[in-house]
Order: sequence, then C-alpha cells, then structure tokens
Amino acid sequence: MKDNSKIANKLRSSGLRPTKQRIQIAEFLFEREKTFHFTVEDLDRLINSKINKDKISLATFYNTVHAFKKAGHLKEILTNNNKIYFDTHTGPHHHFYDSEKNELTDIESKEIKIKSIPRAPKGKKIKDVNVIINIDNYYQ
Amino acid sequence: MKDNSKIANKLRSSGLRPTKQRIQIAEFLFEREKTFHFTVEDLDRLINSKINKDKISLATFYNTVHAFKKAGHLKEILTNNNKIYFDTHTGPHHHFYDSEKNELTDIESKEIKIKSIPRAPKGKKIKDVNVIINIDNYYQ
DNA sequence: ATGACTGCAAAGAATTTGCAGCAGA
DNA sequence: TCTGCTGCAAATTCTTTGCAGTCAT
Repeated sequence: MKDNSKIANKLRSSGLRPTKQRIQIAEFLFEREKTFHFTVEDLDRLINSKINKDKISLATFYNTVHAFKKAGHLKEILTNNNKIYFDTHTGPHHHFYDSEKNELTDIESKEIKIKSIPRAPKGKKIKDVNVIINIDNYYQ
Repeated sequence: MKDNSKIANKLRSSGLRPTKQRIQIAEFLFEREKTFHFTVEDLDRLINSKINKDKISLATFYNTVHAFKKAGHLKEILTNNNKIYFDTHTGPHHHFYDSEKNELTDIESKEIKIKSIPRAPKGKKIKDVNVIINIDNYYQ
C-alpha cells in the first residue's frame, strides 16, 4: 500500500481536503523529478487513460487545478496557442515555447539576464516579468 | 468625400480585396497616431456602435483581423486574461499588461535590455522573444 | 452533522465553419 | 464572369456553473 500521508498533509496544510481524486492528481503532478507542463485536457487524458480506477470528471480536474493554483502549487502559463498551461514549477522562471510540438520547456531565471526594464506606469507596481522565447524548426 | 485610395492600395498590395468592410476596419485601425491594442470583441463594439452604417458581422471581424495578421498588418498578443489581443504595432516590442484594466501598453524594444538568453534547443531556432510585464495597483 | 468536494449535464464565452448570396476584378 | 468576401446560423472548443449526492472532518 502506497504512502499518501505526505501528499495528504501537503493538501491539508493548504486548506484542501485530501480527497481520493485530489490525491491521485497530486501524486501524478508532484511526484516527479522534472517540472511538468500541461493543460487540463492533458491531465484528463493522461490520468483517465489508466484503465483501472474510476474516471475523474473534467469538472473536477478544472476545480482541482484551480485549487492547486490558488494554493501556490501550480503556476499558469500562456502560450501562443492560446490555451492555459499549468506548470508544477512555481518559482519565477521563463519558457521556451515550441509551436510545432506545442511544448513548453523551462528556462531558469538566472539564464536570462535582463539589464534594464522600464519603470511601471504611475500608481502601478510590477507584479512579475514573463519571458517566452518562441522557437521553431530550422528548415521549413 | 474621404480619400480611401491609400488604404485601398495597402489592402490590394497585400492581396486583399478592398471591400467596404475591410476599408472601414483598416481606417479605424491604421489611421491613428498611437498603436492600438484590441480584441475582436472591442472592434465589433467600437465600430458597430457608430449608429449610421450597416453593421459588420462578427465573422467578418474575425476573418478580417486574421487576414490582416497574415498580411503582416497586425500582431497577436497573449495576456493573462486568455483572450487574443491584436496590436497595430507589428515590429518587435514588448508589453505591460494591466490586469485591473485589462489593458496593454507598448514597451519599445530598446527599453528592455536583455543581456543573455539561453541558446535554443538542438535543431530549433529562436523565432522571437516576448516579454510581458504584469502590473498591479499599489495598494490592494 | 456540517461543510466541502465530486460528477454530471447544462450553460457560457470565444472562435471557427459551411454555405448561399453579393461584390470587386 | 468568376473568384473572393460577407453575413448568418450552426458547430466547435475550452471553461465555468448549478445542484444533488457523497465524503472528510
């Protein structure tokens, strides 16, 4: 039997009830080495394709992903295909976006050195700076 | 009587027939001092609110905006509200995005100095670099 | 027991498509 | 005339919502 207590506690300490569905989704998302980029559709497909279990409904994926985001466990990323991607890497960082494969790759903050940025308009403050580097195949 | 010939020629030379609708949209978009950021919904609202004329249909706004984009007269911008914005400034530049007002502001390329960017993954080339600076009100 | 969460289906928002009729070349 | 464009309505895609039943505490 698998040990869920760590995941369950992570959820509980963010004020989220550790339901069966949330635990399954959290295990899928957070128990991996590399950061993971996905859309809700991806999640649905990837988790529900496992033949066994009862399926998790789409609405629950949406609810859960938003709950995780609100709790700071996921970050929202926008790309040129105008779908909402989520990222398990929640710290400040940037992305390559490969429009051929519709795929995001992380770029750590320190890899992009921004020398100067303009100051925010009056009465406004900068919330965050978001860099997306769009990439392409060489010959096409 | 207004002189449309410049706009008409601009359209014709991009392979677009200068129809009444396209001319009206092109005048609205391109005959202004400052760059203009908008969604298709904005266009529809702003152009069709003028009481007089026959209304232009939504589908035509979508078609036209995509045709203009393909012809290089508009650029597509993505923001955190997950709507497609278009920009009459087609050169390389960046944006402030004000999430309170859902409003984009241009930042000229030279105002953001990027010192280093990582090289593209193998077999890929960098198409463009996109910076969005999200801004906020001070106290909230 | 009491809220919170899930799942379904329906609603909503943004965008695209099919096609008949119209208009520019 | 002939192809491209417009406008309408229907279709699609992604996301949200309402609500009855279920589950965690």
